[in-house]
Amino acid sequence: MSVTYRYPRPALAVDCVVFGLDEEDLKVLLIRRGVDPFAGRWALPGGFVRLEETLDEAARRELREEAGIEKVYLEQLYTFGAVDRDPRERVVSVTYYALVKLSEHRVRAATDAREAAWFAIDDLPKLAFDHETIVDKAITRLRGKVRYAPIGFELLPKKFTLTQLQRVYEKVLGYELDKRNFRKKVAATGLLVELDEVEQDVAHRAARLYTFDEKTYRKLEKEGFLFEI
Amino acid sequence: MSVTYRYPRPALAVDCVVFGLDEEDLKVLLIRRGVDPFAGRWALPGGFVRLEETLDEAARRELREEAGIEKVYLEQLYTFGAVDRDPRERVVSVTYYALVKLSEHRVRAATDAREAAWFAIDDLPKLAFDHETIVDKAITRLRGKVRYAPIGFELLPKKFTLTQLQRVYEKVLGYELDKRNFRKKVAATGLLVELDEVEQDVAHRAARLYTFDEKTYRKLEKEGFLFEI
DNA sequence: TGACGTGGTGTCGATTCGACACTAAGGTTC
DNA sequence: GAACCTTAGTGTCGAATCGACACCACGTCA
Repeated sequence: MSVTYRYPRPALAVDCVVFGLDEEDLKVLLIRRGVDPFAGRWALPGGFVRLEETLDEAARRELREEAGIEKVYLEQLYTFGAVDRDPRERVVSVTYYALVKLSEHRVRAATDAREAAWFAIDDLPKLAFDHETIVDKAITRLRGKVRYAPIGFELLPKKFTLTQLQRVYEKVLGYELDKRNFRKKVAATGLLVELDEVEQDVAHRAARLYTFDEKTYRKLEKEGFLFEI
Repeated sequence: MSVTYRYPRPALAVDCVVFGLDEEDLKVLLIRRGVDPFAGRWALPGGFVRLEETLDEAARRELREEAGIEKVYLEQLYTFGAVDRDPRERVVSVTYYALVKLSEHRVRAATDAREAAWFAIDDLPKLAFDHETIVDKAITRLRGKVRYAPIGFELLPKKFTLTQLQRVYEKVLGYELDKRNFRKKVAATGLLVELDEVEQDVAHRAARLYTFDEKTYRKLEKEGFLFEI
């Protein structure tokens, strides 16, 4: 079962930078490689694109197969095509970044006999291939995009407190924000709905829960509205 | 001369959306296809990626071969991978957009026996493949990027008047700007240098020429400075 | 019941923003 | 050369936005 083509062509892969936020840090999901090249090294989840699937489908399939992750925010990042980025042969990689709700996606560890783990973005191990470059690009993109698109919510559970939301922005952007100004701004978007609920099981005054009004946002977006924080 | 692989793989192409600005409009460069599929239709310049070249190199090569265009601003746009986007077989296309100084790049017409022409972006003919989608995406990206990156200059000659620069922004963004406010803003960037020259051969008061201080910009950029209009 | 920890709220000065109209200069025409 | 045509070039002011900043509220726990 092999195929023959008139001209040589690169192999085509997808790789995913999966971001998650826990109590401490913004983290990236890595998989430990079992085989050469780079056996034992940590790498991004990914694999080769099949003929009958789109690139997005390939990315989602790899996330499912390698990390048990489904139904996440996924967006194409960049396509890397240096000639020697894979020592075996020419491989072009279409990369994606994904945002997952870590609280709901306690990742399946050691799936398929492969080891998977989360690493804080400023404490990454040495990565296989050019995956460090890819992670850098993903962080830059995430930082840029979080300012003018409502993707911060993808890192939180459906119901969240304003303090949690502020933490998302602070961890992603890498600097602290003023609480009152932050609350003013998110309130000004008009896209947070205040719930009749407060958080549970905390050893202090419980904070009000909010949820993101995605329906209204989609409407406004079509009318040219720009979300900005 | 053919090759055999263990598993099937998509063909990999690059396609370029080349923008140019003339006296009237923002335009896109198209090539008329000579062969099926879509023979006779207009399409983006592009072609297949060779094993020994990077994606950027492939894009530049195609621009050179198909339109005689060299040394332009070029940036990767998106990778399109719908399964049936090419009726012949699975082709994944890494797309780029380019900005050219139309005044200096009077495009080589009918090169390689191929017909090439500029079309105003809101008067495009029907395009081959999914190239309309690609052009749409390129316009969206250009509109977003021109606001916070100094790429407008790429559409103008080295020396330009402030009115010309304003026209670039107006044509790209699709709406008019206030002359005084615009001049205040560009002056505030501190990145335009006033030359001791005025434009020539105009039938009215000649405007002062300016040039973009790219060196200073590169320095500031590294320090985290954000260009904004 | 008091201490602790986080939740939640408003003001003010500085800055930025957008709206807005006239004179200057150079070439063309009669 | 006078009138005219066309584009160049320039400043103000009110509105909106921004960032800096501090205290009381509420629930838990000892």
